[in-house]
Amino acid sequence: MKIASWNVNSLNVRLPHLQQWLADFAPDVVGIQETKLEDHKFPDTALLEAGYRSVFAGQKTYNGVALLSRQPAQDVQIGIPGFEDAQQRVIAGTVGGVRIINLYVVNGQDVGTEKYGYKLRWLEAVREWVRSELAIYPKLVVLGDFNIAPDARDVHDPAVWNEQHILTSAAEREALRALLDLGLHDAFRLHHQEAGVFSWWDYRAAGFRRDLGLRIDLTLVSDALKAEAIDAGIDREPRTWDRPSDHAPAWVQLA
DNA sequence: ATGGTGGTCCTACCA
Repeated sequence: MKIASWNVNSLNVRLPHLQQWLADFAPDVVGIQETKLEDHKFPDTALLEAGYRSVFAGQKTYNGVALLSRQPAQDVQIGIPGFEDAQQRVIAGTVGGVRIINLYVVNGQDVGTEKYGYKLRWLEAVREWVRSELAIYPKLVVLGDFNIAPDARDVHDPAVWNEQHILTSAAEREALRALLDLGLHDAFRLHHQEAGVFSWWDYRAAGFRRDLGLRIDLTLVSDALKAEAIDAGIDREPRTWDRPSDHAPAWVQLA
């Protein structure tokens, strides 16, 4: 089973890319972030024609998440239970006996800002929810745009992307570590140790052309799935297409 | 290091 995560940065603009990539890559499940679409505008019919069922939680202009799957998702959950949030950043469902939690983690703007505080509170709420989900669903995948680069190998310039910088700050990395400590594994690092494999390149300053990227799109697998996670990676191909998302899809293959 | 680009919506805000 191939499970993927892709921040499309507007599904309205990127639907042709998504359709092409679904045909090329043929994932079984995809978590989508930044759809930026209200639910009545979600292209579920077009995706069904591509062979995928959709569940989604969107809003106007910002955020918005969806879960696409060849088989219908069961027990769909929108939002973090018990955590009031006006922003649509979470959708979960069960496909083929695997619980999949799709996250669009708060960006956080800059260290110390109000949005940064929201990011850390949000991550804490996610962690406590994932703790309870793991107790119910040992076979769990947490994927999405984490807006956190796990370590120095995951940034093009560790001197710039340091412990004071957004996406790499100490508190953000500690929040990711606390999530992993529940019994999750960064699937990419189970199989690849090299530095310089990125999933996001800033549109600004010709980031992709110069390969000034970060790896912030992750697929985490639970202890019970660790042996089944036979490979993971990032598909840079759609980032080379005309008018691309700033993110490339991250994926994990389960045996 | 700064500023640069892109999406939404049309004026800034977010990333």
